[in-house]
Amino acid sequence: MSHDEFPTDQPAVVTCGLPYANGDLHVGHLRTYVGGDSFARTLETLGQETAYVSGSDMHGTPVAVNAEQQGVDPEDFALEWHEQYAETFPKFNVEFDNYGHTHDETNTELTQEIVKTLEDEGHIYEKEIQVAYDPVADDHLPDRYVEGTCPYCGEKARGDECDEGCQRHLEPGEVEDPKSTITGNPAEYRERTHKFFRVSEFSEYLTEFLDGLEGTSNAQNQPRQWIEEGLQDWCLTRDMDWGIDYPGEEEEDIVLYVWVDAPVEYVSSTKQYSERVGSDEYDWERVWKDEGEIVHVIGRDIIQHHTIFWPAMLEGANYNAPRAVAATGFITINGKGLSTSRNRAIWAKEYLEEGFHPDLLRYYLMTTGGLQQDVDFSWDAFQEKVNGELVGTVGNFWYRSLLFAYRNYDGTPDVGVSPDVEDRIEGAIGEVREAVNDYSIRGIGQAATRLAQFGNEYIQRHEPWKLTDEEPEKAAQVIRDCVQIAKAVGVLIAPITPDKAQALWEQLGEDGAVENARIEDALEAPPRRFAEPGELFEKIEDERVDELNEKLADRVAAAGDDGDDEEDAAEGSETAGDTDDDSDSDDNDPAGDLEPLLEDRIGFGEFQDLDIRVGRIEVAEGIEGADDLARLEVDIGFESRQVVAGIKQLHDLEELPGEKIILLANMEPAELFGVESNGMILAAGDEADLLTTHGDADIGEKVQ
RNA sequence: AGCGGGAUGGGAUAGCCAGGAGAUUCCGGCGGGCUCAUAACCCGCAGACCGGUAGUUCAAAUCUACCUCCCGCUACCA
Repeated sequence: MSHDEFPTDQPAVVTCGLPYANGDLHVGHLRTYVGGDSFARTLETLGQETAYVSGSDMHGTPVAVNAEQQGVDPEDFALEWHEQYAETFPKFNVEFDNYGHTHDETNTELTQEIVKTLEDEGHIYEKEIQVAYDPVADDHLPDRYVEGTCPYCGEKARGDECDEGCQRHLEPGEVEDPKSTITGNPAEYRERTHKFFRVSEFSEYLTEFLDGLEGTSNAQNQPRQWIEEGLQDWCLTRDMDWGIDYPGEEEEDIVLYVWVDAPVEYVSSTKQYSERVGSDEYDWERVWKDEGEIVHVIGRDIIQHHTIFWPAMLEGANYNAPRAVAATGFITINGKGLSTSRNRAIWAKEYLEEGFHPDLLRYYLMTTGGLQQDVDFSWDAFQEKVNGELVGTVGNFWYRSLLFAYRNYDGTPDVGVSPDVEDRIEGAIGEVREAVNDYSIRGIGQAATRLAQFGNEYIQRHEPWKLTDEEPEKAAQVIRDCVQIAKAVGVLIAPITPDKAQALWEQLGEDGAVENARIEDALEAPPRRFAEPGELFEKIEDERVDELNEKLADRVAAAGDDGDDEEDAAEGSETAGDTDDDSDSDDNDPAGDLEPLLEDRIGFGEFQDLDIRVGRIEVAEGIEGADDLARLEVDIGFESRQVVAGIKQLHDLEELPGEKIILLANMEPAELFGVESNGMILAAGDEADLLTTHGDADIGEKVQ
């Protein structure tokens, strides 16, 4: 099936993957939510009736586990995060029509109703399965409460997913040698009755569904693969008490799996919106059950749920199928993966505290790289984008046009717009339409920026400042055209930089809000008179960028220290030697890569705390599943130590046995890839040049 | 190792899914112009064997196969 182009006559709903109520928001989240927001806003300017909804994901084992660890109620724990999210999004002009959460009444009821329907339609069956159970703590252990060995590949695996090995989704009872992640107790399997959803019966439907699915290509290719490999039925229930009760079994100690009620929140949130504004204004049932355009914007890690499980649920419960799934790529920071634990991230809160306008980040995130592309964030690139495009192109054009118009005509000159300028604006509108139908937010921004660029060219080519005296009519015409272009740029860019567009709107003397404007308004004349304009964008100075880079580097370095220092040390100097402002000078530059000497001196006593020994490698073998790690057995005289070192790629492991090496022996034990490490091999540099002795020091001798 | 993404002028990117004149845009470099405007803006120039190999084709950056190299994920982190 194919879809009509946006805008259509049907109401649309744009949803964003639910943020998990478990931690602070950062620039990676924002990319998805701003993306959905911009897309929804653009649909509205095109005249499409649109609701933009999302909500917090409150359930699931991580919330339960974290709450438990902090000794608080999971509901309170999750609600706290929920409230923070609800406050943060508007600060980035991410304006949901409704933002709910999965634990509220609407969602509880609707989820149960949908499950009930699935049951009535015969899509659910009961099955006795083996569930991990901690006999000491007298607790059932769903999902991540249990870990063990993957039955498929033999790697260490979590209860619900073979995360380190073959990546397979594991059904309850599959993981072997289970033990509790909470108590560490070995778990036993007990027979329990659980509910299963016949996803396997939807293979054909889903194949067809995928054929008509729009959005980003990554959301279409991967699921096809999964279907070909054969779909498994999903276990819908879990033995725990944090979650939504299975309908009709409230008294049982069983709740619905978090991925059942999470996507239902899309519907619930729409429903709440509908109930607030009235169904005349927006009818959630029409959208979800009849003929709406459903667009899911998600992070690419949850493609499976949105292209397999969720559409099957919708179909099974007689709901409408999604029109599109747009999966965003990930964000890297200065070329490296965003890592919340290492604090290598740009936090939402932090960005605002730095005093930058949210629209700047929105513009950066939306116009740097395509939606499904991984995008790098760096303050340098941010500066370049802002100074070059927003200040130089858009802001400058707005300001020079309006200022000229204000000074010479007190506003918009009283003539019509030239036909070719009108054509150019229409062309830009066409680009926006095309971009929307391609799910290309960047295309929307580019259409606007390019139009501003055209405006700059236009004004320069016609040099109205030369014409005011000699050919006043011509001058008026040029300025009239420029004012129109300026307004059009404002209308087109409003979905991406709503505040800034609104400011322009007001400078033009327009009433109301630019977000209520239609795209055709780009061609409507602004009011005859307007006041003196001001500059809407400010340059970011180099010093500011240096400062921000330093802050980030310091933070990452600080977090890196107590993280996985063993691995870092073994790998060489992966940490931060930064502060270089251009940060791009990585490759083949050994001399420039040396870490700076530490300023702090230590005493002899502190040195003596390090028990460094001469050892001999007895066994060296790669650790399966790890790129760099090798397991070594090292003889240090008294005993043989098992050590994990990041040298798999850097040395020929077969030649290592027999080598004399230097070992930091009183390193606290660590577990890497499931292998315990009891010491640290000393090595120099990125290539892990192993240290040894030159004389005949005995094995086990202390280095001092 | 598995999975995902990528390899295009100095840097960053588009095009590639619907193959056709040696290819986009931005930053930077060089030269020039202009001054209404935020040391801006405009014009022009230099510069690329489109990662490698083989294949399909009249024709490939664009399709197929294999390979190399980068990057991310594999702590619910979008």
